[in-house]
Amino acid sequence: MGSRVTILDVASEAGVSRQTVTRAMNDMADISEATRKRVLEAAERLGYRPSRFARNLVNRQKTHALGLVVASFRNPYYTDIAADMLSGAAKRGWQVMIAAPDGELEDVLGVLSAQVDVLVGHFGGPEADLREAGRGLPVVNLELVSTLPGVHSVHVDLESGIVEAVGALRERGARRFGMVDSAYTQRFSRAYEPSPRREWFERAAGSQLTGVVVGEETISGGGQAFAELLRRHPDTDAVLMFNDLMALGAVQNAHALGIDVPGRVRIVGVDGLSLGEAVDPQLTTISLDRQGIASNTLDIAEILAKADFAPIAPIHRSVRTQMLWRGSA
Amino acid sequence: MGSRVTILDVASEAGVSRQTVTRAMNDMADISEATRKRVLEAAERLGYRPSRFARNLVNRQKTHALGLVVASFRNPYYTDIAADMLSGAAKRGWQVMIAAPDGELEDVLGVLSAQVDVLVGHFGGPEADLREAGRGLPVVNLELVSTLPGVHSVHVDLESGIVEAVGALRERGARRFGMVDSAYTQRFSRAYEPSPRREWFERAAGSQLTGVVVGEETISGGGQAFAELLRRHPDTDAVLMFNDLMALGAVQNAHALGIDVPGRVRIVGVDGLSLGEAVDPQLTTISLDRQGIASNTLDIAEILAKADFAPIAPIHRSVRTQMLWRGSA
DNA sequence: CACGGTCCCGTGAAGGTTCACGGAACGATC
DNA sequence: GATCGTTCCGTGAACCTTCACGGGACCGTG
Repeated sequence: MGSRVTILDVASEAGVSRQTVTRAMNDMADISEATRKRVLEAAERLGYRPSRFARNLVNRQKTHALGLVVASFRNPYYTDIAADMLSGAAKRGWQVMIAAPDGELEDVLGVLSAQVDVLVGHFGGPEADLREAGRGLPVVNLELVSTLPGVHSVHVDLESGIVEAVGALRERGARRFGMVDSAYTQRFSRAYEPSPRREWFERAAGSQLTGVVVGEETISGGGQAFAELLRRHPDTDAVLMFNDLMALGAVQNAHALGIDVPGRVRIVGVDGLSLGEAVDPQLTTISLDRQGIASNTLDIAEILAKADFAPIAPIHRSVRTQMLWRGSA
Repeated sequence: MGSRVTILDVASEAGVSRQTVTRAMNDMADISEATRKRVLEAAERLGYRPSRFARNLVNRQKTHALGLVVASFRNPYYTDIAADMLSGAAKRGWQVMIAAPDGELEDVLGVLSAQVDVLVGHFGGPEADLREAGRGLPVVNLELVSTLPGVHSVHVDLESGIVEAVGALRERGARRFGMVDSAYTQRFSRAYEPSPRREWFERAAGSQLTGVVVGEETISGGGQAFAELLRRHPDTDAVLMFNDLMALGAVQNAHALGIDVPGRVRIVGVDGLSLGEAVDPQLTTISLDRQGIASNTLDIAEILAKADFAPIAPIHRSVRTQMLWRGSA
C-alpha cells in the first residue's frame, strides 16, 4: 500500500540516473547493453510502471482521446457504430473512451469529460444540458442537428429515406400505412415529441395512414406493438417499425400469429442491421450508413484537434440512407 | 494552432494568480463572487480546459482506469459483457477504455496500456504474447485460465455446463450427438486446437458422437455448418452449436430446410443471448453468466488497485453456467 | 493603539516523466 | 601530446495542475 514506485526508485536501485532509466524503458539509443539489462531487471524487480499521466503530460499533442457515449449496448445499431468508431479511431491514432448512460447523463459526462478531448455520441437528452455537461468540451451530436454553439453533428437524412420507402411501398401495392413508434422517445420533453420519424412517416403516408402504436424499444416490445397495431387497424398492409430490433419482433410475431409477410402486410425496419437476415422472411430495412457516421465523426474530431479544441463554428455533416430490400416488404 | 491555453493564460487574462483560477474553476471557497465571475469569463473567452493529465498527476489514486479488449462488437455476447462492465465500473468509480483488436493484438495493447491501470478482456491470442504486450500491466484474462504470473482470470466453467447439457439431452431421448465448432479458433496455434468446447463435448458425447463441422463465427456461418453437419451425418438428433450466434443460423436454416426442431433434431447454443428469443422455435442455450464475469473482473481490479497494481499472486475466479430451456431442444 | 479574526488572494512546492543539453571517459588520428 | 569523434551517462528545465501555507487588507474589540 506504499506510495507508487517512480522512475527515481528504479534509478537508484539500478545505480543510474532517471534519464538512463527512460532510455532503457523506451528502447532508446545511447545506452550500453549491460546497463539496459540492469535497469530493466531493476524495473521488473520493483514492478515499476511509468505514470501515464506524467508521460502524456510531457508529450502532449501526441494522441487525442475521444469520449463516446453509447446510448445502448443492447441494440446492435449502437454497438455497430461503436465498432466502426473504434477501428477508424485506431487507424487515425485516436483513443476512444466509451461510456453508457446508466443513470443520469450528467454523471457519465462528468467523468468522461475529464479524460477526453471531444465528446461524441447519442446523448438522448434535452440538448440544453449538453453544453453544460460537456464543461467546455466540443461535442459531436449523432442524434440530431444542434443549434447550440460548440455542438457539432453528424446527421442521418432519414426523412428522405422514409419518403423513399413509402413511395416504393406504394409501387408495390401498399395503400394502408401504419407505424410502430418508440416509447423511449417519450422520456424526453420538447425535443422528441412526437418523434421526428413519426412526423416524417405521417407526412409521407398522408391520408393513407391507418394508425401509430407506441412500443418498447426491444424485440418483444416491437412484436407486441405490431400485434396491437394490426388489432386496432386490421386493414393495414404496410408497417414501418421504429428500428430493426422492434421490426425483428414484428416479423417474429407475424409468423407466430400466422400473418403472411409480405403477403398480407409488409414490414420495413430502420437501421440495416445484419441481424435482419436471421429471421424468415428476412427483414427489409432502411439502412443507415453507420460507417459513414463514424468516419464523418472522426473527420470532425480531427478538424477540432487541428484547432486545438478551441471553439469553432459548428460543423454539420449528413449521411444518406439506403433501402435494403430483403424479404419482408 | 498555437500551443495549448493553460491556467496561467487565464490567470493573466483575468489579472489574478493560478490558484485563484483553480478556485474559480472548481467551485472552491476563499474567492469573491466578482472575481470568480471574472475568471470564468476569461476562461470561457480563451476556451480554457484544464489538462486532464496534469490534474490527474496531482491527485493520483483518485480514479482508476480499466482497459477492456472486446473480441468482437458483432457478437452480442461480448457487448453484453462490455455493457455490464461499463455499468459496474461506473458504480465503483472506475473508468473504462475499450478497444477492439482490429489488426494486431500488440497494436491495441500498446496504445491501451499507456492509458489504463489494468488490462482486461478476451485477447484471443497465444497467451505468451500477453504478458509481453501488457508491458508490465496486470492482466485479467476472460478467456481461459492462465498460468503466467501477473495474469489473472475469470473463467466460465463451461465444461460442466456441456456435460449437464448432454446429460439432459439424453434424458430427452437424444442418442446421436453432433457439434458445430468455430473456425475462428483455428487461427491460433497451440492454445486452441482443438477448441476446449469441442474436447469437452466429444468426451461428454462419447461413442454417441456423430461428427463435428467447423464454421465461421456468424449467423450464416452457423447455418451453413449446421446444414453441412446434417448432410454428412443425417442421423444426428442433437447438435451443440459453438455459440448462440451460430445457433441462430442453425435454427433459421433448419426452418428453411423444413427440418423439424426439436422434433427431428435438437439444437443447443452457448451464451444465453436474449436474441435467442427472436427465432422460432426459441433457442435453448447454455447461458454464461455475463454479469458475473463483469463483477468478478471488477472485484479483481479493485484488489489489484489496493495493491497499487504491483505484481501479486494470480487470482482465478470462476462462474457457472445455467441451462436455458427454451424451444429448440 | 494593539490585537485577533475574517476574507481574499498569491507563492513555493510537488507530482513523474521526457527533452535538450552538457560532460566525462576512451580510443583513434595527425 | 593535442585534437577529435564516439559512446555512454547525468543535470536542469519543462509539462500543467493542485495542495499547503503565508500574507496583506479590512473590520471590530478591548
